[in-house]
Amino acid sequence: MSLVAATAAGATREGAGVATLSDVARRAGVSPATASRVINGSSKPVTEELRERVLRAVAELQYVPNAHAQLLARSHRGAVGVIVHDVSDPYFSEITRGLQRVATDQGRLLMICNSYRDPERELEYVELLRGQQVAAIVLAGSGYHDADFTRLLNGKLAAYEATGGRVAVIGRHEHSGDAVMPDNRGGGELLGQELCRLGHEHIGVVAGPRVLTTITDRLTGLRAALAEHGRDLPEHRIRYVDFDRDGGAEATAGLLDAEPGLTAIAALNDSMAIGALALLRARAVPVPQQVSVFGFDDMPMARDVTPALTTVRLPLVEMGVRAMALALDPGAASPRVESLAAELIRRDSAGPAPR
Amino acid sequence: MSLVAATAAGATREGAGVATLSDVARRAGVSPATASRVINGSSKPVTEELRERVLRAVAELQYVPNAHAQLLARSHRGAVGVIVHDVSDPYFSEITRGLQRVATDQGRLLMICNSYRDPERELEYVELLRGQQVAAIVLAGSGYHDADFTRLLNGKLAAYEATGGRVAVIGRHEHSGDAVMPDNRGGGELLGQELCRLGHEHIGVVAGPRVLTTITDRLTGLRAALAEHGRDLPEHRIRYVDFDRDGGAEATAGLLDAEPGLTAIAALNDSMAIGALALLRARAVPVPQQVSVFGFDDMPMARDVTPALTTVRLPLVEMGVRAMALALDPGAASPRVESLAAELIRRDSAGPAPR
DNA sequence: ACCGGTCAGGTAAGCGCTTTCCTGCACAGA
DNA sequence: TCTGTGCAGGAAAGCGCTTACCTGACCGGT
Repeated sequence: MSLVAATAAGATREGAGVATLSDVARRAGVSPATASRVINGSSKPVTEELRERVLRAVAELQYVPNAHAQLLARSHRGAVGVIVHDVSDPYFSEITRGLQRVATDQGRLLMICNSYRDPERELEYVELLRGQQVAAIVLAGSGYHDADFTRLLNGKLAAYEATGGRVAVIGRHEHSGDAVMPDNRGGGELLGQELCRLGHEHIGVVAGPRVLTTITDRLTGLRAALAEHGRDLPEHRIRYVDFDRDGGAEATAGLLDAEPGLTAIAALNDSMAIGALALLRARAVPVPQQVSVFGFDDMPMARDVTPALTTVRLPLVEMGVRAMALALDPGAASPRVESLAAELIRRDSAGPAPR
Repeated sequence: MSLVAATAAGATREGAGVATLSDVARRAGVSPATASRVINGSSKPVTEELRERVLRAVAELQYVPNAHAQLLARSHRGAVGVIVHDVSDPYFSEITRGLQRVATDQGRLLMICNSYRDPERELEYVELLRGQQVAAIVLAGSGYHDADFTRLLNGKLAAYEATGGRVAVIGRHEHSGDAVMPDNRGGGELLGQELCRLGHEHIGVVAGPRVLTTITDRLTGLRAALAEHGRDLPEHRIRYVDFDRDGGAEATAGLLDAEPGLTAIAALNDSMAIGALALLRARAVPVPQQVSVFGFDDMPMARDVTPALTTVRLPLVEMGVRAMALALDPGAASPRVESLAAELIRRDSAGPAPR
């Protein structure tokens, strides 16, 4: 035991065992208070000589303040937390880019958490961020059709807000606070109108998980537009699959096998549309001559696939910017909701229905 | 003044002003120690009745422990930090996925920082992570040809390691600790060999920023392979541009304008290759009939562009996995270096040189 | 009836920092 | 020479939590 202790002491001797503020103070021959003041550039004046001694000690010891201790002492709340489904998904990369921009401009640190579309994990992250004393939480990404979960989440958010935390959500109508809402329904309508304009009658829809409100919103818009033109959208022409490339390919295969006569595939996000494109290419189905493909979101990749994807653009970066602005601005008491319009982007993957 | 104080007190009254452990303890009629014990499931036994009282108080107050206070008290070092150039770049998304996986398996929280290829910011993040008391720091992404910076960074990392922190780097030979090294040079050779095999003589290279060691390594390999076949690579056929899609398009345009007879464009990453593809398409240059295009990295998108990209694959996810494993395993004292081989992936964007 | 052993629970000492408040000094004015 | 003013620097009180250590009640054994 004493051997161990001795060894440890030996190791700790010079350097190891992180240098603390009082180490610095001792080395500089000043009080911790003074050391703290020069290190943080406090408004309180310190003689040039002492300042230098402290700075030298800091350099020599490679001192870095313990952020946790600082936060505890200051109770400052500098960072802001972000919960997204998955940053490596371009949809969220773009949103995050917008969030980042504003946060960085305001000198805030961003903590990004991936929920991987797991409501449970989302709840956990709210707690975690709360524990980290973040100044605000931004929740990005579709909500869930799950009343229990929604209530639980709202409860947690409310508790956080009650203690002075700020909350902003992106694309979730279930939460009652500040929100920026992309017009998913409107985007769906745009899609439906284009489909009709091009004369498509036999339309397969590649939808994501049914439990996401984003999906049902887009679907609702699409349905409405089709209905206006006297077309309906039978349930068997909708496939609910994973929200990614492979899901898109799988759904397209299924759709085509069931109804070879389809002239259009409307995917409810770009990743799935790209999967659809890949499958059609594999089957040597000419796009858009035989089958048109539509995406949704307009992620950067959409213009680089071949044929370039016709899709509904959502101003992703802008959504991030707005959300962070809301989150960081205590502003009006009333919950603010900013709606952002969708826009149809015509490229090469969609054309008139073959006769 | 007193008015302000009164108002504040009023606001703080019930709830606001985050509930603390002692609030919980008071409400449950126990000591903070007991409250802490039941909340953290300490090994010390607590009567069922008290336990329940505490738990109820926690629920009623929506109590969430202050993570900073906990960390300070425990001096635990749970989280691990990651510094990458940009998570929204697929190259890093993939690596990060690997890092995540291992970290999550070991119950570690990941803090991800984007340096946006700014050495200055990289330095700052090392300090920041150190201040956060992370257990390890993983540095991913090319190093820089900049001796001053390298020395500075090494100094900071050494200081961190001296206090018990662990460091692992991905693809940086400048740091002397544990590392996982993708074989950039070997990948460059693979590329060069394929180029020769296909009979290309007039080759344009779309390179990223010259200051990145990754670029020079790939270039060195490429040059070596070409030299072996008696071909050289004149400097004017290399364009150093931004490491992204637009850079790739721009460089390709320049290259083609200067030498219309080029039969191959070798881009030193996939994003730039995709930019090259886009430009060629815009100019209606058939790929690969007239010009072959090669990428590097094999990011997921590479198979979805048209024509699908011939590229050099790096095991990105695996790199992340290995790096995190090294970072979390104190292991052997000697610095461990794991090398990961590159692999040529033949797709449709490259073909024999036209005669 | 007394003593040692158990054991639930409380007390208090930090963790590393910030910041308020106080001290002691130097100087100016009378 | 004495008091008042200003000001640099230090002492110490927390920030919210964990945990080593202490206390006191209760048990069985002699």
